[in-house]
Order: sequence, then structure tokens, then C-alpha cells
Amino acid sequence: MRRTNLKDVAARAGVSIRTVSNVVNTPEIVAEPTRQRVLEAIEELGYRPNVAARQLRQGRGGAIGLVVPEIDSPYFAELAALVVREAEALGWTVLIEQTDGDAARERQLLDGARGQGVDGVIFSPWAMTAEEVSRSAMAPPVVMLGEQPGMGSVDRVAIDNRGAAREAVEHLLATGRTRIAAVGLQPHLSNETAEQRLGGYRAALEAAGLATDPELEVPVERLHHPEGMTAMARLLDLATPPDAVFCFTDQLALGAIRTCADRGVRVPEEVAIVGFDDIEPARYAVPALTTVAPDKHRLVELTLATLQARMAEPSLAGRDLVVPHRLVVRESAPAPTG
Amino acid sequence: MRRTNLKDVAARAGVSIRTVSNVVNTPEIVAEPTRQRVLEAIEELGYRPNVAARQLRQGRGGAIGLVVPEIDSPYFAELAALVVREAEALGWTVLIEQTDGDAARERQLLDGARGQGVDGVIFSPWAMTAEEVSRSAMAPPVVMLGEQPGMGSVDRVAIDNRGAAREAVEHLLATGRTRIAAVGLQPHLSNETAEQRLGGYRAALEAAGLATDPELEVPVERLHHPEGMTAMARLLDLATPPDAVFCFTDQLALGAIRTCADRGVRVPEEVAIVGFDDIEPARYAVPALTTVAPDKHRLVELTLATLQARMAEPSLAGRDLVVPHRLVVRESAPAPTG
DNA sequence: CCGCTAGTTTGCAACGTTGCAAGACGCTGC
DNA sequence: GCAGCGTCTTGCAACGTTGCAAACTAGCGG
Repeated sequence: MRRTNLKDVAARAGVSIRTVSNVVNTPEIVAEPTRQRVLEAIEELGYRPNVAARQLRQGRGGAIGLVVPEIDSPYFAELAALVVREAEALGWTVLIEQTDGDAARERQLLDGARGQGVDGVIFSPWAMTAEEVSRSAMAPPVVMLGEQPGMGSVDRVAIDNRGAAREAVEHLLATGRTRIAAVGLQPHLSNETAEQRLGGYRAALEAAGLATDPELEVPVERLHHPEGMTAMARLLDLATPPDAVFCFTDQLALGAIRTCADRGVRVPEEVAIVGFDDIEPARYAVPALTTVAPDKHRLVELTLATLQARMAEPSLAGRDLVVPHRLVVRESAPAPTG
Repeated sequence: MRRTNLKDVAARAGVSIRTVSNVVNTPEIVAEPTRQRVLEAIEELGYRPNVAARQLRQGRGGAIGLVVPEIDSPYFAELAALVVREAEALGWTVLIEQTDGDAARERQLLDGARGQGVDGVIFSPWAMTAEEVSRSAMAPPVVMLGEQPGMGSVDRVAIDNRGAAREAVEHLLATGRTRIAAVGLQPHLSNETAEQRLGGYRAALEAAGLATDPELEVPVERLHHPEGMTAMARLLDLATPPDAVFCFTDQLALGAIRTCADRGVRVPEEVAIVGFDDIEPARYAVPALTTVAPDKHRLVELTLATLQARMAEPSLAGRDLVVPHRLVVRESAPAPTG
């Protein structure tokens, strides 16, 4: 049993196939009685336009690609949910791809997604730099989500990672902590975001007249709970353990808290912990996590608006857009007393 | 600048357009030197097949739809990650849609996704029953993920929710708990899954010779942290609070733990808590959550295999497949002592 | 009564690909 | 030398849709 197409509807309604198409796409130019008749036929036969044909004819198919490292990290899952919701409002469907943060895979997917007949791509890179992306950028428009300004012709939407990191560390300093660790550098990747956050961390220390201590800057392979756990263990094993830890993601932070629980180290009394991303589990953790909250809603909204703008006018210069963030103070690093 | 197509490549390689198509699809029937020449041309021009045209011609386009209530719930995010990964291995792209568990939206998307030119749909319903789905089932094959057996012609893949719930409660009973609450019924939805879990809960109590107490069966609007928090608060306010709580999702359970922390109620000493789904945050929570862990990998694997089978042979009878699960015992409801 | 216009409807072609079946080519064997 | 065969290549049509421009209809003024 074939799917009903324009021809079927046209036959049923006793009009030409073209008229049916008009009813679907430009109802206002069709005379009322005809329109009614056609609509009935559409209803009765359950006609749905064939996206493939439409896409073939018009060149666009109403789908965008969302390319993220891993959809199962709460941060990306939350973004994806917003993207899907917002995209739907714009009449787009969302096609998801995972890169696992692998450079080769990022490159491949960035090309592949283009082939997959998407009209645009939202790309959240871990390994590729903005410059690389802009060099590879060809057919459909790309907007980079969460990557920091640089040079290149690609649009980017992100928060001020450096400033946010600095604020987080300043918050810790304000509560009297002086030995503050940073967890989350990724020297093996060219992860611009991590570098920005490290920069903010160092800047805050420096401004407070504190020396940076390589021992306190813990690199990690990935940004998940287990790495947070081992990093924290390593820090607690130092001759002089830190009295605060700034983690570059909430997952690292939650892992760190877990290790503290295992070792009977009290948070925040003995170690204060700050995360980054404000994922949902952080809100309900025990202790609830103090963290940097990007305005995710605005982030996604702007990303889609930018993508839309670029789809309409592909020759625009690359824009760098900054979205607000705020430090959400919770139990793991409470506000200064007094 | 147009995208390069078969014609361009054909011209470049000095062969017919059909031969290029053959090189791409059935390389083995093309003579070696020709093949080489064509491959070079493809490389030089950066040719990528046009999915829309291919889909129009062949009727399938290598995309499947994943329809879930909310992609940002860790449970669904984790499933989605697996689906995308597995699907890729099968040469499919995944298109994501969110229903918010709304019945109208579920129906609409189930029809819409069909129109969206997907070859098959993985559907995780909250509001629609299996029967409803099978009635609406038309064009592309559908596999229901996480929904319990019933009657209908649709394939379903799920764990034994009833049995799993029963095991969870039996575990609590084995540790000497006698006043066990259940959190997660959704009387306002026809959520078959919740009913199965409630059934398992009651069966375990009954088998232990304990009466069910309506006070201890807490309905919730949604299955998230906040509802877990208020449900727990309500339970703690009872004249005789429970000594254990079985939550139908990990998010409810984590919310419940959070409320206990707020009130200074010790988990598991005063109240043991068991969740359901084994989402990642549950593993690193403090206390770590005892929970029912569906074999997600197998779940997704089987779902895709089933979808594939049905796509190959649409007339097959609906199958009900059960995937293994296990109770993961952690701190929030530890193993019986001794 | 006819030409003209505005308002509707229609036919043709094309988007890029692949199924089908026929065509071209070079060899083998008689 | 030619039929016959196997190997490789090609042309045509069609998938369902929409852009374009022409065609039709009715109503109007001249």
C-alpha cells in the first residue's frame, strides 16, 4: 500500500495536482470552495507531503543537525532538549550525531551531516578549534555552540567562560579559601573551553596575590564523574590538600564530592567545591552544588536565531555572541558568612 | 555554488552518470580502471550523494525517528546515546522528537514522524497505550521501547517491570523494613509502566503478608526530582512515616534523598530508598542509590534489531521482547547484614 | 458584443537518484 | 569469419514535489 501523494488527492478532489500543492503551500491563492474540497480530500486520504521530494525540489528539507560530543551528558542532554523544542517552533526537525569528542569523528561528521541533507548544523566541538571548523565550512551553515571567540568566519554562541571561571574562583576566595585547586584541564585535546576556564582561574588567583601551584591544576582525560573522583583523591593525598576545588564541569564536581564522602571529608567545611554547567543533578545533590549556570535557554535561542540568520544570508561575516551566566551559590560552596 | 552531483562526476570522469552511481552503490560490477577513475573524480569534486533524491527514489532514506517524552531526563538521554551509537553502526541517522508525555502530542508526533521521511520509529510512550499505538500504526514500522506487553500488533521491547519492582521491594523486606512506601503512580495518565511497577510492589508486600496502605502509595504528577521531594516530605509527615521508599524512577528517589537531607533524616538508617532506571547520577549520589538497572545496552540493541527485522518484513506479528535487569545494591538501601 | 483584466487553475519541466533492460565491446569456439 | 557469450556500460523512466508561465473563466467597461 503506497503512501498517498498529491496525485491521489488531486484525483479525489477533482482538481489538478498543482492546485492541491497550492492548497498545501499557498492556501490564500486558492478559491474558497476549491480549497475546502481539497482539504477534505487531504483529510480523507490522510495525505502528508513527502519530505524527500520537497527537499529534492526546494533544496531544503526542514532539518538541522545537532552535533555534540555525547548526548548522555546531562549538559548536552539539556541543551538538546531545548534545541529540539525551539527548533520545532521554527518548523525544523533535529537530527542528532555524537562525536565522542574525537577529532577525526568531529571532522567526519561535520562533513557527513552536510551530506545528510540538513539545512544547517549546530556544532559543539571538543577537539576541533573554531578556525578548523571555519576552514572546513562548506555547504550548510554552521553555528558553534559553547566555543569561545577566536578568528574565523563561523558563528559562535557561548558564555564568557573565562569571566565565569574567574567569578567562581573569586567566590571561593571571598569565603576565605586560599588553596584552591582546578580540575578539568585537557592538555591532550585542543579544548579551547577548558583553556578559557583555566585562564579565568589563574587570573582570579593572581588578582588575589596568590601563586598558582602546578600541583593544584589537575588534568583529566575526560570530564565525567570518575575523573572527578580520582582527581579529588589525588588532591586529598597531597601533603597540603586544597581547601577548595573548582571543577570545570558539574560531573567532575559531583565525582569530587563523592570521593569526599568516601573519605569522610566534609563539604564544604573542609573543602568547598564549585562546578560548572548547572546540570539538573547538581541542584539535587547532597550537598547541593554551587556552580556556574549558563543561561541555557538564551544560549539555545540565540544559537538557533543565528543559524536562521545565516541560512537566510550565508554570506554574513562570522559573529561571536556572548550569552549571560550567573554563579548559583548552593551548599557545596556557600556564600561568605557575615 | 551548486553541490556536485552524479552528472558532474560523470563528466569529470568521462563516463555515464549511471556508472558513477554504480561505483557508489555496487562497486563490484564496475571494471577496476573505470572504478579508479570515477573514485578520483568523486574525491576531487568532493561528491556526496544527495540523500533526498536517494530517498525519493528508493523510498527509504536511512533515518529513524526516536520519539521520547523528554530527552533531558538522564534515562532517556542515556538511551538516546545508545540508540544513536547503535543506529550509526547500522547506517542510520537518528531524528529526535519530544512528546513531553502529552497524549495529543504523542499521537501527533507518531503521525508526524512518519511524514518526516523516517524509515522507522522507536517510540517511548507515556500516555499512549500499546493498543492505541498499534491502532494508529500505518506507514513506517514502530517499535515501542519500555512499554510492557499487552495486545496489539506492535513490537515492544522492555524489561519485566512488575518483576523488577517486586525484587526491589523484596530487597527492602529482606533488610527488615516493614513499612514500605511507593512513589510514582500516575493515575492521571494511562502509564502502563507505572501500573506494572505498582503491581510488583503490591505483590511483594502481599507475599510478605503485609497489608497495602493507601497512605503509602503516593501519586505524582511527573517523575522528576521535585515530585520526589514533595512526596518524601508528605511521607515523613505521616503519623507513622515509612522505613523504606520504593521510587518508580531514580529522579524521584534522588529528590526523596534530598528531602531527607533537608530534614536531617538519615538514609538508609532511618529510611531506605530504592530507585529505578540506574541513571548515571544515581551511581555517584551521596548516598549512592540502590536501584533497578535495566540492561540498557541490550534494550537498545534489541529494539534496533527488532526495528530492522520489521522493516525487512513488515507483515510480521507484533513481538514482545523482555530484556534482563538487575537490582544494583548501593548505599541508600544496602544488603541485609549478616 | 467584444476585448481586457483579475482571479483561478493548469501543464511542463526539473531537482538527483536508481531499477530495469538493452546496448556495446571484446573474446572464445566452431 | 561469425555466432554466441560474458563483461561492462549506458539510456530511459520514474520517485513526488514545486517554480514558472501559460491558459482558462468570469466579469467588466467600452
